Amino acid sequence: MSPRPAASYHHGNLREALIEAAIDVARERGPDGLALRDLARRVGVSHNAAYRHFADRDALVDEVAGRGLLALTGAMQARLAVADRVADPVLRARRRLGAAGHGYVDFALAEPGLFRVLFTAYPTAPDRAGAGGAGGAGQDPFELLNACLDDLVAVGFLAPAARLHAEITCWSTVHGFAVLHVEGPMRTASPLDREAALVATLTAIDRGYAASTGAVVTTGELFGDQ
Amino acid sequence: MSPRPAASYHHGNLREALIEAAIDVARERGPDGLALRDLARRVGVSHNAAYRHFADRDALVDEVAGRGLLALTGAMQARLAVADRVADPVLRARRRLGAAGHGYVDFALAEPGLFRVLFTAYPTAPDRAGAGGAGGAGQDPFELLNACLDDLVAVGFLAPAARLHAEITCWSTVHGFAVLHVEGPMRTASPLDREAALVATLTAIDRGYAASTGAVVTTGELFGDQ
DNA sequence: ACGGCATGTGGGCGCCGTCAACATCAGGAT
DNA sequence: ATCCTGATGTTGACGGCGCCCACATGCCGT
Repeated sequence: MSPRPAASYHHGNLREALIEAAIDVARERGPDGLALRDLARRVGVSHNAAYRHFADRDALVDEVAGRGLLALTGAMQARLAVADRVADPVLRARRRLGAAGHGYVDFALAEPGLFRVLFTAYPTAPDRAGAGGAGGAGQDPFELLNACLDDLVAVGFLAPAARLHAEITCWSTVHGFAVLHVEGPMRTASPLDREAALVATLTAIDRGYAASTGAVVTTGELFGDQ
Repeated sequence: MSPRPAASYHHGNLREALIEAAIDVARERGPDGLALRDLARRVGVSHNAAYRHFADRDALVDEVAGRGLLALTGAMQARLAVADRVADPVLRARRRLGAAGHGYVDFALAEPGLFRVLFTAYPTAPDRAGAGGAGGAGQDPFELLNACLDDLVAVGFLAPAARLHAEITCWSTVHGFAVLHVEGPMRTASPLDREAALVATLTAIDRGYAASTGAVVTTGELFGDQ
C-alpha cells in the first residue's frame, strides 16, 4: 500500500482522493456543483471510476456531508471550550449555550458550501436519544445542544417545564439565522450587521430562558469579557 | 385573443401555461424537479419554446417563487385575520405575532415544494425599508412580521430596545423551524410532535419578549380559545 | 395584400448520471 | 513459480438536461 503509487493503472487511493476533491468543490460551489464526472476529471481518472467506490452520486454527497458534520461539530466544540473557562456555574452554562449557537452560525458563514451540502443529507435527528446512555455523547451538534440545555436546567437557570422542546426552539433559531444569511434573503447583510443581529438573537434566547425561572440578568454579561 | 386557440402552431398562452405546469411540478418535486424541457413536454410544446418567454431556467423558477411568495403571504394573512378578532389590544398583538409565525410554518409544511422553490430565489430583504412610508405595506412576509413587532412595541409588550433586530430573531426561529421540518433532520417527526414543538417555540418567543418589559403572562392564553 | 415580428420548431453542443462490457493488476491458492 | 479470481479502472453508449443556432409559421398593422 504505497502512499504514492506513481502513475499506474490503479490509482491506489481513489476513494479518499475523490472525497477530498469533492470537499474542495463543495466549499467553492455548494451541493449543486458536485458532479461525479467533474471530480473524476480533477483526480485524473476516467468517469465511472467513482462507481467502484460509491453506489451513486448521493453516496458521495453523503460522505462529504459526514465530513462537514464533523467540521461543524468541531467549530462548536472550539467555542464551547472557551465558554468552559468561566468560573460561575450559571454564567458558564448560559455562555455555553450561546457558544454552541455562535459556533454553529460561524461555521455556516465561514463554510457556506459545506454547510449547504451538510443539510442536503443530514441524518434524521433521534428524539432525545438516550439522555443518560452512551450513544457517543457530544459527538454531533444536536447532542452538544442538548447537553447545554441540560446544564442550564441543572444550574437552575432554565425551568424544567421550559426544557421541553427547547432543543427544537434553539436549533430552529440558530439554523434559521444561518440559512437566512448563507443563502436566504439576508445573504447580502454586512458582517457587522450579521454579528450584531446574531448577538441580539442569542441574547433574546438567553433572556427568554431566564424568564422561565425568574433569574436575574444583567445586560452585557453574556457576551462581555468577564 | 381566444381563450382556447384549439391546436394551432402558436399556443396562445404559453407563458402562463408553463408557469402553471411549473407550479404543479414544484409542488410535487421541489426546485430540483423543475426542468424546462419537461415542462415544455407537459404543455405539449417543443423544447426551446419556453425561451420565447423566459430568459433561462432561473427566470422561470423566479416566477414560480414569486407566486409562492404570494401564497405564503396569503397563508400568514389568513392566520392574522383570526388573531385580529381578539378584543384586548395586548393579547391581540401577541397573538398576531404567533399567527404570523404559525401561518409561515403551516404553509411550509403544507406546500414543501413551493416553500423550497421560494427560498431558492427569495429577493434580498431590505433593511427595515421605509417603516413609515408606503412601500406596499403588508404585502410580503417580512413586512407583515415587522408590522406585528411594531404593534407589540406600541401596546407596550415589547421594549423598544428589544425591538432592535427582533425581526431577524423571529424570522430566523420560524424559518429554521420550517426548514428543519420540511427538508432537515426533523423531517420525519410526526404532525403532533411538530405542532407541539411549534407551539412551544412560538410561546418561548412570546415569553422572551414579555420579559423585555416585565409584562405578566399566563400559561395557555397565547394559544387558548379566549 | 403584404411584410415584419412575435412565437414555435428542429437540430446540435456539451454537460450530467448511470449501465454494460472489457482491461488491468495484485495477491492468495496451488 | 504459476494461475485464477476479484477488486479496480476504462471505453462506449443511452437518455435527460440547459442553451444556442437557423428556420418555419402566422397574427397584426400598414
